[in-house]
This record gives sequence, C-alpha cells and structure tokens, in this order.
Amino acid sequence: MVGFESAVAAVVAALGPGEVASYGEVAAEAGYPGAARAVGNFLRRTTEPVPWWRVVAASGRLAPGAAAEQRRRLEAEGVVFTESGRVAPRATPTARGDRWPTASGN
DNA sequence: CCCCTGACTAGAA
DNA sequence: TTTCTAGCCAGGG
Repeated sequence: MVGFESAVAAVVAALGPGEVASYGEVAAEAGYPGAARAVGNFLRRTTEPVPWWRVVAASGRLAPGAAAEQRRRLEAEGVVFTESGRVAPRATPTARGDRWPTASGN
C-alpha cells in the first residue's frame, strides 16, 4: 500500500473546482477508513500543493485556523455556505456536481 | 511498547 | 444552536 500521506495527497489532488469532500471520505478513498483525524493532521502540516480547502468536516464545518481563507476559496469555486458558516450539505440553488459524504466514484 | 496530539465523527446534553 | 464525551487512526517522542 502506498504511504498514508501519498494516498491522501492523491485523493485530495483529485478533487476538482467546486468539489468538496469530508475528511472521512478522503480517508476512506485513500484506503484508510476511519482515519479522518489523521487526514486533517496531514493536511495541516503538509506543504504539498494540494487543494486542502476542498476538504471539510462531515458536518460542513471549516478548518479552525484558516476557516476564513478556506471559505473565501470555496465560494470562489461556487460552493454555497449556510448562515452558520458551514458548507451547504448538498442542495444548492445552482445544483451541480458537488461532492459530499455519499458518492465516492470518480 | 507506551503516551500524547489533532484541520475527525457521531451522539448526547 | 453550541459544548462535551467517547471512539478511531496515523505520526512522533
């Protein structure tokens, strides 16, 4: 199996503009189901050119420490936010190919 | 091998 | 809505 970090980096790098995945989704997709915390820990300390802002908590919460920047980047890609400052679960006015804790194909 | 940290998650208060 | 608790996992000391 590939290294944990490499696998995670690959999955995150595979996310396209407007696509949002949860830490748990990324972990599972990388081949480490349940390692959501490890994913977050990796994304916070990595310097690799991965779109970390496209990875949020399963509840739609943003990263504590870069929430402002993360939200700004996501909105720039068309991601809709709630009044609570959380990512819209799925239904969006423009309804498009978002990604959420459900599908994992691709 | 043991212990601790953390951008997690689900559920209970 | 927010805060806490317990469970999970990979990494590092």
